Amino acid sequence: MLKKERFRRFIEYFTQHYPDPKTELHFSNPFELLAAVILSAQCTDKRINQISPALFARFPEPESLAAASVEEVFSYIRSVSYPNNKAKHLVGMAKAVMERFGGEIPATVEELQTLPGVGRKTAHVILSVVYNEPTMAVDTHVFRVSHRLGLAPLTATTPLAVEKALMAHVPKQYVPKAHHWLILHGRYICVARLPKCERCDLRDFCKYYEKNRINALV
DNA sequence: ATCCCGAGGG
DNA sequence: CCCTCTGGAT
Repeated sequence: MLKKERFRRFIEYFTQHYPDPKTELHFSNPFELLAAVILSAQCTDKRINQISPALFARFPEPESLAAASVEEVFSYIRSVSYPNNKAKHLVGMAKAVMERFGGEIPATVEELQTLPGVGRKTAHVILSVVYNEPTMAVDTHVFRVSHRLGLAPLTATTPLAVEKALMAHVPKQYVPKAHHWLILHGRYICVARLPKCERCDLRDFCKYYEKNRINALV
């Protein structure tokens, strides 16, 4: 199947079944989303949503978080992965936002990536979710599912290479949606271990299914 | 044992 | 490129 046809099938299927996909992280403003995404690294959204209400109640904006001690922030996030690093990142992010951006979350990839704890993936999530900009954040799900469905070549061995492959073929108006589609599919159907191919409607053109159809049917 | 919407540092 | 961080669910 031609690559163009793969993307067409991918977009057609999800447009029909998930017309308005959204992040599962709970937030009510860009600051909360940024904090939640920083915390979400190597951690489930469900866990982040369990601890974020208390965190956001105590630190409702960058100003209070910037003034907080790393130890106090740690006490709110101790149950997420890498709490030491993330507590430092959150306080450092808030201080940088106060000192360099007047308390407002910046709106460009370059500026976002200067914030502690914010890499390319996190920056793109903010731009995509808050501003609906056509940027493709490549996380573990996007990376894995893109390869399996043949949306990115196996020679794309880095997140940046997968990002470029996707951006080359996903129409701009679908980029923010495609990001969430790949995550939802990766989280619930196309999981890392023993993907649920019997529940996947895209298996007829899936490279992973084609190669592993015996195991996948067990 | 493996994975979860990674980033920073060497 | 590699390694570290290192909680919780399955």
